[in-house]
Amino acid sequence: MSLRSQHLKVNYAYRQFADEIEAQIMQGTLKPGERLPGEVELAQLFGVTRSTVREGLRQLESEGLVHRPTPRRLEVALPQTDKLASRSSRAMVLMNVTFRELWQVALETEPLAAELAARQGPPEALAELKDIHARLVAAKDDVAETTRLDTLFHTQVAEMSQNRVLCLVREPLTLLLYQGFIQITPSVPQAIERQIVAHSQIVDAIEAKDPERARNWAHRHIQDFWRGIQIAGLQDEPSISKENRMK
Amino acid sequence: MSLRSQHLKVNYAYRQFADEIEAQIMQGTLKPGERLPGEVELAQLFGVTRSTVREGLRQLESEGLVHRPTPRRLEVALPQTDKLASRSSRAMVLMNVTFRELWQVALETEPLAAELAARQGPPEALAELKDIHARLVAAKDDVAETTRLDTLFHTQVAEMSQNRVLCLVREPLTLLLYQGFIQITPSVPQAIERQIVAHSQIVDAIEAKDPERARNWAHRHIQDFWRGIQIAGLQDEPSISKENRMK
DNA sequence: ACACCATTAGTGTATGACAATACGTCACTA
DNA sequence: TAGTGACGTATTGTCATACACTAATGGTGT
Repeated sequence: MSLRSQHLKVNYAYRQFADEIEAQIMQGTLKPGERLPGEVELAQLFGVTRSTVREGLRQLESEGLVHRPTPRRLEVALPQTDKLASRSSRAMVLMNVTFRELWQVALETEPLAAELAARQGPPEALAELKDIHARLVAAKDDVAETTRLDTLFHTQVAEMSQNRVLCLVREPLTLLLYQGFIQITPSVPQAIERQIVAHSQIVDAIEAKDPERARNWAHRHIQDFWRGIQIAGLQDEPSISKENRMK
Repeated sequence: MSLRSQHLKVNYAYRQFADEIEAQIMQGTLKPGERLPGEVELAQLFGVTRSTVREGLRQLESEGLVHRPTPRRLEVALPQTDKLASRSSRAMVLMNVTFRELWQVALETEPLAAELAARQGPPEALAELKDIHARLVAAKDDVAETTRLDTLFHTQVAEMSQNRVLCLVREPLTLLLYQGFIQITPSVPQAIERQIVAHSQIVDAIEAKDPERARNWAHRHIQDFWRGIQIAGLQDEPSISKENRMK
């Protein structure tokens, strides 16, 4: 038989409340930054208890639709990129995605980011990119710091692309991928050197507003990364091993 | 002065509770599918009230880390792709991302998906893809249904890629992008025709296990989509207008 | 005008209660 | 024996109420 079925869910009060607020946000009735009434007032507005309101608020909160800048102030919020990214990363970790999967996608996103950054990156952002690069060069010996700055470098490039979708999409992925750098450097000590060269080229290309060169170098850079992963034998390893998760 | 500061957040009990559960899940102590105790038991285990536990659970729930298959059963869960996707889509809508931004990224992801699908797509999935395509051809006159099946088609291709990162990454994006199809068909009636041709070619290429051809046609297909967007003058329009959101 | 203090309001948490209902058990029937 | 039905129980969703703590408010004195 091919009977489709699913538990029909009763509409719980806290869910209805959350849905209503969400709808009003999506529809524009409530605008980001706007202040919401206190819990008691919300409770009587919707004709439920404060506990119920609170459960709904907790959900909206962790969905990033509302937040409390200060404990007493509750306002409508724009979901933050980093929040969403860490959410996705977590999912990827739980799914045990492999370096291969991460890399295949990064091989498309990173060159695109570089290309767009070269095409339309704002000058102020370029300065910051250079700064990050300089710090990366300086941190040569500290692998952890190098990794952090590497991730930051690519994020900065992505932001220069002025494409928010791209930023949103690649962030969780790279959080995990570049983490792998720590694991490959022991086997591939020259990786740091090559990384610096590639980054320099990317910076140059962006400064010269040469999209094609930027794209090519980014592509080469990521491809190079793959070689590192291969040498370290991590291709089909889950991106984060149990031990690392422990931290 | 450049003193950085932020309200240091007290560790609220419900948050500590949620964090603890989350940590145990990430660390593998709690495995997906495993059953959790009831609320009362959790409450006394953690030495807090049931209300507190419930608030924490609401958060974990909307983060996709736990869920209730039936109202009485609470278990550890794997975050679901579609949940995450709709979360991201929502964020994109709120950010008013433009079709240009969506398209630029899709132009990278969709060809990759097609290529990988051709390279390593499992045969059963191919059958389903063909089925979707057939239904799409049949639905020629129903624009809404066409749009739905179009999205589904691309999702299926992505799933055939066997790359979960790619699936996760492209889903939210395409949810919005292909939605645009509804808006462009009035201006570009021949779009449906061209779409069917492209899809056929993609199916063929996948069946023939010809990655390059699959990639090329996917690329052409998305590029074609852009022409439609241009003709409809939507390039820099937010992907979903206020009116559409209303629904 | 400014610093200080008291008042107030709102949040986080706790206690306790109750209706609705999913689940397990057990007897009953075919 | 397997399936059905009834029943008791445990658990959830919701409610009401209370209290400590603290951020915001406003007034007071200098």
